Amino acid sequence: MSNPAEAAVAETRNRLIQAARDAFMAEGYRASVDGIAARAGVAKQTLYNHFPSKDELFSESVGLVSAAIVVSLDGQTNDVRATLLRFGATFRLKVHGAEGLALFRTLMAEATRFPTLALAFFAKGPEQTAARLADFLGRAMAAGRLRQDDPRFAAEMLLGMLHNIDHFRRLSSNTPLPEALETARIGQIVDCFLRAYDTNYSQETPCNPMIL
Amino acid sequence: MSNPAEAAVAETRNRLIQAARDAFMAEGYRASVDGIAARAGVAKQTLYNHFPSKDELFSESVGLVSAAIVVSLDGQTNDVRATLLRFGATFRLKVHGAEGLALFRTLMAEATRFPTLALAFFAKGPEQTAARLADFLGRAMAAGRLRQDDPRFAAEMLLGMLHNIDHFRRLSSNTPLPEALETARIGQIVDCFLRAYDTNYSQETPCNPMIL
DNA sequence: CATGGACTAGACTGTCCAGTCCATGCTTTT
DNA sequence: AAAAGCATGGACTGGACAGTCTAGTCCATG
Repeated sequence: MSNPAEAAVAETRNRLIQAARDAFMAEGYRASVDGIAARAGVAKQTLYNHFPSKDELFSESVGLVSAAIVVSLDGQTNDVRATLLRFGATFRLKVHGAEGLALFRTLMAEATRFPTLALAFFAKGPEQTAARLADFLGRAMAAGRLRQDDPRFAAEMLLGMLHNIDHFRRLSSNTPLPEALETARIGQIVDCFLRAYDTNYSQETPCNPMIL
Repeated sequence: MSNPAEAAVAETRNRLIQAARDAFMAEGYRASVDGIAARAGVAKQTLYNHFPSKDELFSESVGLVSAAIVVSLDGQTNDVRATLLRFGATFRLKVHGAEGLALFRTLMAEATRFPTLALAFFAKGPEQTAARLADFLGRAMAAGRLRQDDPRFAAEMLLGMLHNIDHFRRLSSNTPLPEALETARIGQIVDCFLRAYDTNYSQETPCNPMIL
């Protein structure tokens, strides 16, 4: 039982997974095994010593990518709006970011061929995020900061609003919104959401027209 | 100039495009040229008489799929809620339907390799739909049925809410919501939207918890 | 020194597939 | 009747690629 040897093997494996993930994200399942081996700086046979097939390598490397948004939603519900703004910014950064889009693309393209993989991703990613957000909103409702309602439904609405047509837009053309507009938009969205869910709803916080 | 001959040629072409569309929707760009020709009941050479390359065939056949939701949003704004309910139902039927998902998948998978195609689709599809909905909402606002606000932004919010996490869900596992739940959900969503945008906002139309 | 395990380089097999070529037949135009 | 144009089917080329195989290197431990 040799510790250093084991460590070396594990490291090779990690390099492989890393390379595979990068390649699959960039090129989809199209990425060639030879290319992945080369990218990892490893002989093709070594790859096949670690993984029985390309499919297996795909599942394992892509499956490791976690996509849950773990912004601090666990704290107090004193300032709901501020928390939601922070959450929205992180969410959109991750979901509309280059890696997020790449992951989404490759995964959705192969969803029919790797159904369990797609399901696992869904459970770890969007599902998890929705659950956390719902938990936060539920606590805010209990504390009287938001009107009583189904927190899970509310969470899904907010996520949908954040997600939005912008996801399509980013998926088609790869140009992101300039940062100033992006934060403004998040603010508008959160305010719009709060107009439907805040207890002290006021007409004084309208969704300002965008500076477009 | 032979009318019947021209018609026959055009018909062959149409059969090819049809077959290509079906194949690409089902299998993505992976679909083989031989398979498409066979599906169209045509020799491979004939295919190449009509289209110079597989790429071209892909662009042309997929590009023809229109995705705009053309529900009657042009009429009166008497009953906003009813119109939005109808719109929501059509929208979700199309976007979460089998063909909608297939189109979305193939297109997004190849978006990086066919950027102009993706942009064209975006312009004809989501963009167009958002514009129409915004137009309707704008008229409802002008008629005093909805609060004054940016109609385009409002449209995007409603679309986001309709789109939702359900799109992910459908994309991963292919099981649709049972019809009763589906219509209930659309109702909830529209009510939630109206709570943020209706002029005679009332606490009496809450988003009822889903029967899940 | 010997053994064994991990790695390398690259040749090799079999398959799949886009795109070409060709010999033939049918229909329309001139 | 001849020429032109579209279609057929099937053979063929060239290249990409998953996966295997072989011969040999490096390095640790006993």
